[in-house]
Amino acid sequence: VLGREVDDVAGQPRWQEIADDLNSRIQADEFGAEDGQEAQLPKEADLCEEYNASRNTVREAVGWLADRGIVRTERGRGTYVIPRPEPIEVTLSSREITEGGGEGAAYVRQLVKLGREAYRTSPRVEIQQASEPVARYLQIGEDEQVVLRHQQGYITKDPWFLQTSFYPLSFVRDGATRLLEATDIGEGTVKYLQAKLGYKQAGYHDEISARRPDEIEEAFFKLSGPSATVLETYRTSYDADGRPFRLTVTVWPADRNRLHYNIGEVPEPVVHTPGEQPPPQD
Amino acid sequence: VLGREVDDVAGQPRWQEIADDLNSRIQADEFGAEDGQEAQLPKEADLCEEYNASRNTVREAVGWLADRGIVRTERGRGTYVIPRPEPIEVTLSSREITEGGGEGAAYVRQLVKLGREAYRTSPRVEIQQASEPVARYLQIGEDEQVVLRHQQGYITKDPWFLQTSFYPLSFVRDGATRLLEATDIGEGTVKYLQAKLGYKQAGYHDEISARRPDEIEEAFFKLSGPSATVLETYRTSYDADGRPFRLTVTVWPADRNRLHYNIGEVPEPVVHTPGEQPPPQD
DNA sequence: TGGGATTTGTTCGTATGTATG
DNA sequence: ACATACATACGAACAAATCCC
Repeated sequence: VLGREVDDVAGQPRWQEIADDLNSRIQADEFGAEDGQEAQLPKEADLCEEYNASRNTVREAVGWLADRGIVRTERGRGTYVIPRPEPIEVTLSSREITEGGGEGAAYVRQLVKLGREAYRTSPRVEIQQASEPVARYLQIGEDEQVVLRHQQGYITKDPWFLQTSFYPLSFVRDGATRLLEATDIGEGTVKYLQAKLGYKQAGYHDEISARRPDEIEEAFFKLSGPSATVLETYRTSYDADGRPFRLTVTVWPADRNRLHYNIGEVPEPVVHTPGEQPPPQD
Repeated sequence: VLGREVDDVAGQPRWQEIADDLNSRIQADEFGAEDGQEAQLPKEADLCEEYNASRNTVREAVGWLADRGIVRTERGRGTYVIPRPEPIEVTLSSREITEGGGEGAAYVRQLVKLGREAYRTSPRVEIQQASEPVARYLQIGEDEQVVLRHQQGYITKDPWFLQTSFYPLSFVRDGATRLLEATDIGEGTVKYLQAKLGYKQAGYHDEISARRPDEIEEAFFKLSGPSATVLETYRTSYDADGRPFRLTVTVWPADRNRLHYNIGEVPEPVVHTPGEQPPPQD
């Protein structure tokens, strides 16, 4: 026996052939989960025999798959196929500018329909010196201080997003003392600020980028490997005078979130159930 | 000599120590580019001596950096530090819904200011059977055909984005024959369709996700390694009756693009120079 | 044009460490 | 305590791309 037959593409390294073959076998569900078990690859020693390659070569192949987030190896246990998460559809544009601005109820509703419960932790509140970017977004001096409200989002026990909102500390001095309370502001922070200080949200600016997660995000979202990616959104909210009054930074694991914006007039079904396009009209 | 002194964190593998040390040396610009040269790491053999480790161990460390897009190895030449590209700020929301809708002039203007020239290739035009997702977005049957216009975007020779727009072939039969021409439709396709068929863009829906690039995208954007990521935007344009009349799919390399949306009233400087916040007002 | 030196890529063998069950 | 299975580490040989003379 000279090893499992794999396409011997000219110039293709042996480990790449093995990786490609394993990948196609994974996609074909060949290591299928049996009775609720997670799909598991054969152990390295068996793969060595199967492909007639050394352990180092097999490990390079498996490592290539692990780097891409296709499998996960666990010392002493084995190698498992990572299931692809169902994407969560998140609408970041709200129908009404004056609503929550992506903070709250809008997209949660659609999830409840799908039988998944979304919730966020009570905020952890801090007061900090404004960092350079925060000061820039809020158009305050770097010597000024900000209130920072940090929350974690979950969907049925699964970590969903990390979010931090920044407000000038002057808001508290001006009477918006509930910004310092470590409880979710039920009616929405925007409405609270409007009632308390007269700030009315006239518009907002969103910035979206993708990057590798830091260690905290890796741990919270249970991401690993070089292919792990998060989406990061910066939302700056402006009042009618064009002054920024809030910065909200949200981090979403890229492998299970899709962001949506509706601009202008968009059919109702698209707004309410993004990702599920309505059937062809007749 | 027992190797370059590195923090001997308990339980930390040797290759990880080396990788971390190399990474901090890279960030400190220790392998600095001399007279226009790209920053280059010492060769493997030298690193073996420096860290008093075997070649395989050094290679694991360098491989870890390469997987994260920090360095790039070239056989027969050496290992080079990959320069971090300056991010390009792309505004996807247009002031006027009826403008081009992200296709054209809006965000190009700001780039020209920065001394970088943006341009797009003439479209490659194809006619295809509508694939499942395309048929779903355009709300047509899968038996129907679509016109596909594919373009590549560049900024001063650097590849910037890949874009494909889909239109129902029925538009051509109804008289919009310029959809088939392999030349950029100067006044904007949206305006052309409005003039020719009376389609008026009333709104659009954007979907944003991040994923690994396919082989074509990898080659075009010169991306490599498992950490390579692209942002993909799906824009569905709707007319006043809520009917979709165009789908535009754009792919951007995530390491050099940030996407922007302005909703409601946003101060002029933020709209026109995203990424450069205005200085604190006085 | 050619050939040798340089440098990274591939593959193997081997030994030992460490978490799991 | 023991077997299992992945992780780390070293050494070695040859291949392939590049560079220089």
